[in-house]
Order: sequence, then structure tokens, then C-alpha cells
Amino acid sequence: MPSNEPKTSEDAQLPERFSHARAAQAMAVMEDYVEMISDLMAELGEARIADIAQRMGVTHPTATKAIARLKREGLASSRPYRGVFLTERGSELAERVRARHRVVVDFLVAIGVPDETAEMDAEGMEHHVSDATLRAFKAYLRKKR
Amino acid sequence: MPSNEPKTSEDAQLPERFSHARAAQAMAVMEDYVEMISDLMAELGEARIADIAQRMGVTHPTATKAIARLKREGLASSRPYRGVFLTERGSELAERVRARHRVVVDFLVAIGVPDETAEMDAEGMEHHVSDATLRAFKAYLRKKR
DNA sequence: CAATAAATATAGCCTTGGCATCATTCATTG
DNA sequence: CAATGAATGATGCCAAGGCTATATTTATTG
Repeated sequence: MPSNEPKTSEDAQLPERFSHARAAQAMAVMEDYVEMISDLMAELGEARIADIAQRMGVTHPTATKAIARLKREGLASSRPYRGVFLTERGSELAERVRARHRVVVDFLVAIGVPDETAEMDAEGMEHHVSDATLRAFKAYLRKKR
Repeated sequence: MPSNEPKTSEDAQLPERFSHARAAQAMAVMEDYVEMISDLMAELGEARIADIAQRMGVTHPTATKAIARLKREGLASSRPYRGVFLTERGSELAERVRARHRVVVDFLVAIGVPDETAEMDAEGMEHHVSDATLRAFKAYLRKKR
């Protein structure tokens, strides 16, 4: 028999799907923090550790550690006892994330998901929404309106 | 001023959204393994560590550790050098996960996402799809067909 | 039925993202 | 301008989920 691999038409899960999902998940936390910092700066003029932690629902040490990672990745900057700032790259990421989040929430609401639930689900789903899927969401919203 | 909290109408992210997403994420790995074990048993008659690891795109020790957790959580059972089995609870979970996965993929395809992308995105998204959102997906599919 | 190959198990290490606790610095305000 | 309370920082702990490397067991086959 020439073929031992599962037929392409079958659903016998390729490992790439899982590693891809794992990679997306690894970005998720950073995306959330970056967006939160951006929100806080817009709302309050500054992003303080205490506020970040409170809104993320974690303790300060956890927030501090996350921000340390953002700094390592070149997305944020901060000096002791001062607030946190986003770098150019951080701001750009925040904008993309914010826009995507909005589309996902709007889309869910548009297909009949209650507002609160849409917010809940979007928070986790958004990190796994590819550009292609995002375009499909947008297309649906355009058509519907 | 009587109110210091952000108005309910605003989007000032409640911490619950994030902790909820984190909780969902904590379940995600177990859901994936349980579904994979179920798939392998259906396809090959047994679920061996090597196959699980290969399909999940991880090394065997990683798969072994994940299965140890499933056992601790009462979702799977296994004896040394024998395959892995699902408990009653494990099988039920696998069925729910499989059904949800199918709906998410079908839904994405229905709104115009390419098959391959739908599979990719669904793999990450599905774990954050609530019952309410799942119902909305199903409703859309019914209407569309 | 012994030798070898393939699976499985075990151990140890790393990173991430949680936590609690304690020390330090900042900022009010008495 | 000192004292106190609130933020921040530092340290150390834990579990999960990756990995490599090294036993050990099982299965196959010469």
C-alpha cells in the first residue's frame, strides 16, 4: 500500500494545529497587558502597577512579572516607582489588539450573543482569531448593518 | 460624587473576564488530550502514549505528564506500559468537546473562513466558546442551511 | 530464546504565570 | 517636616507544560 498517512480529507488532527494554538496562547498574556496599559493611559493618563493588577484580576507581583516580560520583549518600558509606558511596538500591538477585540465582540453580539457573554467569550477567543477569520467577521458586520 | 466605579455601559474591563479566560485556558489542555484519546480509541482501537504525543505535537514525557494530570482529575486511567483509557467522566467530556469543536469549525466555514484556517482557529477558540455562543453558532448554521 | 528495536517510564531542567510575605520608597497630611 | 499609609519592589514558593537524556520494559525477529 502506497499510503500510510491519513487522507487529507479526514480530520485526523495535524500537530501543527496544536502548536499553533500554543504559540497563540503564549502571546495572549502579553497582548492583554499591552492593551490594558494602553487603556489605562488613555483613561487615567498613566498606567500604574496597582491599577493594572486590579483590572487584570491578579496580585501586584504577578503584574510586575508580566511587565518585566513586556520590557524584555521590547513592548514596554518603566523606571522604578514610576508608571509603565508602551514602546512604539507596544502601542502598535495595543492598537491591533484593541481593534480585533472590538470586532470580535461586535460580531458575537451581531449573531445574537448577549453583551456580557460576548465580552466574556471574546476575551479568550480573540487571541486565536486569524486575519482571515477577522476579515470574515468584518464582512459579516458590513453585510448585516 | 456618589460614584467612583466605571459606568456599566463602559468597556472598562472587569477582572472577572480575565480570570474567566484563565480558567478556560487551564481546562484547554485537558480537553484537547481527552478528545485526542477518544479519537485514537475510535480510530485505532487504543490510545498509546507515542501516538498521543505525535498527534499533539509534543514529546512523550510531555504527553505522559498531561495524562498523569488527567488521571489525577479522574478523566483517564492507565497502567504501566499499557494504553490510556477514559473514565466515564472523561468520555462524556470528550463527547462535549468533540461536538463543540465541530460546531465551531462548521460555523467558521459557513461565514466564509477557508477550511484549513477554520481548523487552525477553532483549535484555540473552541475552549472559550460558552454555551450561549455555541447556541448562537448553531442557530446560524440552522438558518443558513 | 537471545538480541535488538521500539515504547514507556523516570529524572531533572527551564519558563511562565499564579501566589504570599516582607522590605522599601513615595506621598500625604497632621 | 515627621509619621503613617499606600505603592512598589524583591524574594521565594508552587503547578503546569514544555524539553533532553537516561533507564527500563515490551515486542519483534534472526
